Amino acid sequence: MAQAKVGDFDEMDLELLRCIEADFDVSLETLSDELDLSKSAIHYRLNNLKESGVIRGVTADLDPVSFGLDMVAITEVAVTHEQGYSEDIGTSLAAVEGVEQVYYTMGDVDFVAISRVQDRTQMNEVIEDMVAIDGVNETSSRFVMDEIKSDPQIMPSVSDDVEAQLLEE
Amino acid sequence: MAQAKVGDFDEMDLELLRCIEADFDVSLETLSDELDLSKSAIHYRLNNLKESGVIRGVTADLDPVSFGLDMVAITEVAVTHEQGYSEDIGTSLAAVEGVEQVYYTMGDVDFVAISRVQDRTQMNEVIEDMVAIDGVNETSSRFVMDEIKSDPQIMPSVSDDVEAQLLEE
DNA sequence: AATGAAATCGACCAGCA
DNA sequence: TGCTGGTCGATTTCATT
Repeated sequence: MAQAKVGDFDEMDLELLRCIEADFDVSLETLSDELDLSKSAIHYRLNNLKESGVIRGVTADLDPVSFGLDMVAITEVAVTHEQGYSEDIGTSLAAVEGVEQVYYTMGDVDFVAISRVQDRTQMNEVIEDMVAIDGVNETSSRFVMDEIKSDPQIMPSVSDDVEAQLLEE
Repeated sequence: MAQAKVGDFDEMDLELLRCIEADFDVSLETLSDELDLSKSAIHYRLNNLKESGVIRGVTADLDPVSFGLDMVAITEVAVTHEQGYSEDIGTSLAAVEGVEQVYYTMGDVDFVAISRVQDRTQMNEVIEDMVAIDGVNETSSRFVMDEIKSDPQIMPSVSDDVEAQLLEE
């Protein structure tokens, strides 16, 4: 099946995706009732969406607090500008234990990393590991006091004008 | 069943969680083979982990690029300090269409938001919506050129010293 | 692209260590 | 509490439209 590209859905696909993004732990029957489609049809569409890469996977959403991982920090990382190494540095940052997200950004800061650990000792280790990476110049961290919204979801961002652009192709 | 708290796992639980966090689209039989446990036992443990809240849910991981959502920005939001409204402001930020993550942080910046849209027009709308929120003082955005690591996962952060603290209780 | 029937797999229960 | 084995119901697959 073809790779994922923009605009390969109909309204039914979008509704189906909206149902399952937040909770895939539902029976085909529930979806069947909700969308007025036979169970087989739901299954058929789900398969297509998986094979086309729209559904990248099915994952378990774990509670960090159950593991004592309740300390989060956002770290800005500036690198020395000998161009070309940036990708490697990003990969190294992502490999540091406790680092959950890494973004390469425009501007003077270069990288933003979000990490999650159990306590200050581990947070210090994370930052030390970052500073130890070849090419890292400076870091600046802020503690997160409240995660108002994490677990990024796509479908809430797909609405109105976004959907319009998707369906008109 | 009791609520999630730290330290309610054994090594088998941790291995099981490591298997399913990245890919829950596997059969019980595969897990059974991998962990040398009967299918019923796997099912039993999965149920416990769900009921105790360690597994918060099962979600479909969608590819943003398939929806044309390939523009990401990190926005720092400073608020006017009339104390008490901060939670509301955070909720309002999270409700803006296109905003995926919102963190309330220590320091002079107050909030960090990560948003994902299709194009610059939509990005402008997001930022306008943020500025329009009562109590928001100033915003500063950077474009993300590369998402080196997103889709935060917990289990990679649970290792060595973290696991040690979990199992010794 | 969707259906219905047949084969396969997962959910649940009673009982056991 | 943690696990087993078996039963029933759900899901996957496939021939057909």
